[in-house]
Amino acid sequence: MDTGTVNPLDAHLGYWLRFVSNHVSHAFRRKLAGLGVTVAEWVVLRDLLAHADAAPSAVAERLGMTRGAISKLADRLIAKGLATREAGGPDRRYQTLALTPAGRALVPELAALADRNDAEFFGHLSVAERAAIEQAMREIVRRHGLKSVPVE
Amino acid sequence: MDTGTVNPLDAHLGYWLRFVSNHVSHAFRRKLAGLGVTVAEWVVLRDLLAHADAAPSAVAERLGMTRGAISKLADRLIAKGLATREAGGPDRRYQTLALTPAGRALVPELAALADRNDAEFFGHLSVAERAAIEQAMREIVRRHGLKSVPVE
DNA sequence: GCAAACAAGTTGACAAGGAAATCATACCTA
DNA sequence: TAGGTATGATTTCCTTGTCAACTTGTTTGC
Repeated sequence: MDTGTVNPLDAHLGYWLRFVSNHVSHAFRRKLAGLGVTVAEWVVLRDLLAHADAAPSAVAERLGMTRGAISKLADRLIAKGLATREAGGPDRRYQTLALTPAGRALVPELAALADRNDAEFFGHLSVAERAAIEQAMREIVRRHGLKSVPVE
Repeated sequence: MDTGTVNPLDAHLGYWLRFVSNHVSHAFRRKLAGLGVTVAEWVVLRDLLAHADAAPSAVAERLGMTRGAISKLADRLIAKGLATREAGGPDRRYQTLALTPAGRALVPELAALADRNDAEFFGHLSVAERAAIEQAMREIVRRHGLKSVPVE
């Protein structure tokens, strides 16, 4: 089979990033599943901890998701008793999302899983190596003006 | 808002990898869409170029997807005239997937897009930087015994 | 001050992959 | 050699996200 003009997949740095990133995410997903939460839900919960009473569209903007996705995510979080949605403010189109006490209590547990997951995959790297990789990623983000938080 | 015990998302190296990886994939997806192909389809086409007359389960194994996913992907590729599925060999349970001439002609075009996409995001890095990152990723793959090719 | 444009949010149709059930075929052992 | 088991592939169901249409509410321009 002649593949002369076609680079192998693993000739691309993007391939390796996706490879590792997918596995890291997948491992994290399995950890979160033990607490009945998806990665997307975790990201929203984490955002709501930092931004109380946020408008769904603001959350969507910060997380790089559509408003429809946030709407459904909010439904799930509310069904799980982790978040609330209230009509807020004088402009009656706006809703505000916030954590319930249960949600607020859960976030640190999830954050601990995130810490542990990261340590599992990257803990063996030296501080310098980690810093170099993070710096390279930040530089790419800066150069391309990337905005959204990665969810999937 | 007290977030004292909760690390910010971007304290994790996994966050940055996912961030960049998702954007690289997304940009690639947009490029591929111009030729009517998804990322998953590209990966299968690329695999079929290297492994002619492959069994669906073998493709699934190599690509880290379920057999069901490959079955549906094959349906799509066949519908697009890029691949064929034939009963192959003496064991009549087996199917073999292969590229059509159209598929074979398309792969180099897609590969060129892949090259271009990678260059857009990582071309500014020095050879040493790229090598260091790839090496770090390979090491993680090795340590964790990771197998599947990343698709999404 | 009213119609048109705009904005926030929800909903429904669709796409895509995973898990499990199912179907067809092959193997293995009593 | 027949019945049970294992295996390849497909199908079905479920989840979850995007996109586009729609609803409701607000702002703007004449």
